Amino acid sequence: MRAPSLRPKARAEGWADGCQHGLRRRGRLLDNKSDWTTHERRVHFRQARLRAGVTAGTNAMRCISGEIHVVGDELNLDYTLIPGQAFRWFRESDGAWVGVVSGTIIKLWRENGRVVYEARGNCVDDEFIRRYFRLETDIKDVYAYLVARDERIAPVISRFKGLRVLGQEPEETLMTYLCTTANSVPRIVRSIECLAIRFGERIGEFEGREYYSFPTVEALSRAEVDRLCEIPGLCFRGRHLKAVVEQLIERPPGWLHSLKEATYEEARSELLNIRGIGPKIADCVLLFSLGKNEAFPVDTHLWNVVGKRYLTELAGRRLTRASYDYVVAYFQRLFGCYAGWAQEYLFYDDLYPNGVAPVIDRIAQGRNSQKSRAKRVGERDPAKRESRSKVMT
DNA sequence: ATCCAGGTCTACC
DNA sequence: GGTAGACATGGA
Repeated sequence: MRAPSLRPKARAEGWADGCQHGLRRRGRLLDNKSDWTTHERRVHFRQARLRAGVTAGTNAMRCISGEIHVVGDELNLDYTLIPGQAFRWFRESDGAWVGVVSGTIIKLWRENGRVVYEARGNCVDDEFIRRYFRLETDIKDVYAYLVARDERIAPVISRFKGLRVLGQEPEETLMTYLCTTANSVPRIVRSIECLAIRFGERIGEFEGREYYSFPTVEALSRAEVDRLCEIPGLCFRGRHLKAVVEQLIERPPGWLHSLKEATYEEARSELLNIRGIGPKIADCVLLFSLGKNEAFPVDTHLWNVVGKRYLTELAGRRLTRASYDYVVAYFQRLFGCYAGWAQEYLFYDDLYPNGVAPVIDRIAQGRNSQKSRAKRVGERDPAKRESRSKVMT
């Protein structure tokens, strides 16, 4: 049986950055992966993983690839990776997604009932991808659970079928959502990208673009608050970010991760003890990175939906702490232990009312915006300034 | 010109 | 406990 070929682009580019390992069949070198059988590809991927484990510390980016069987409706990459939950993915013109997760550049796409991925950087394997997309959760069970509780959610689910709640890195999720305060999605994307360029680590170049890891809590706690506030699109949010990372750094290492083991109520209470984290950001961290499916973030979009479709008596009212708590309690009663998944569908329905995920080239947008800002205020392009300073140090 | 964007904190009633 | 205003900026 012949292996289904990889997409032409991936095939043409082969294995860059020290990952060029051909495969021999009866002594003949087969360097074109489309010539490999499924078994040969599996063997190659396994060997690539082993190589990755022993090449740590070399300059070459480690390179892993693999594939996971996922039936169609269980995962829609376009809905799941469009800015809204995570903000560091961008979609290529051929439909593949490229993003940075845990300091690793990951490219993935759907192909014949599978998710195929390539990763450059730290070790990433099938299990890592499964955890990120939380594939242990059967989305059909979630749909059945939610629709049985309130069938008004059914048409919303059908518009965004395959949208999954992700399992992201808690620290990155917290810092990211601190940047979303009273901000618009395109500007959030830009500010996150710029934050990574200024305070993250350069991972390397992949298919013509530079990639940077999301900054660590330590890196941000060392940053001057003024430098944070001057990130395009960050502004006053930089002060919240700085205040929160200073409180995080005082806690034991792994403190945020450890909240995964706590109950929803305990974890939420712990987060709310940090000055700068309010109920909305706490609920986002709980839902998108701590696996608390009942967490129900209420933002301006959700508040719109609430007034229009669920609690019409609240239409036109202002969102206060009291009404926030009231709405959360209402939806947790309505949608039970998967309230957060319902929230995500309702949120997308308001943010992307056509049921279509728009194509946004985030990195190009970010670079353009930085250049245009630099031009306006007579500065050097921040991305260039950063790359220069890195060269000099 | 005016409003608003994945909020939170503070000062005041 | 409830609410208005401040915080910055740029796109619609």
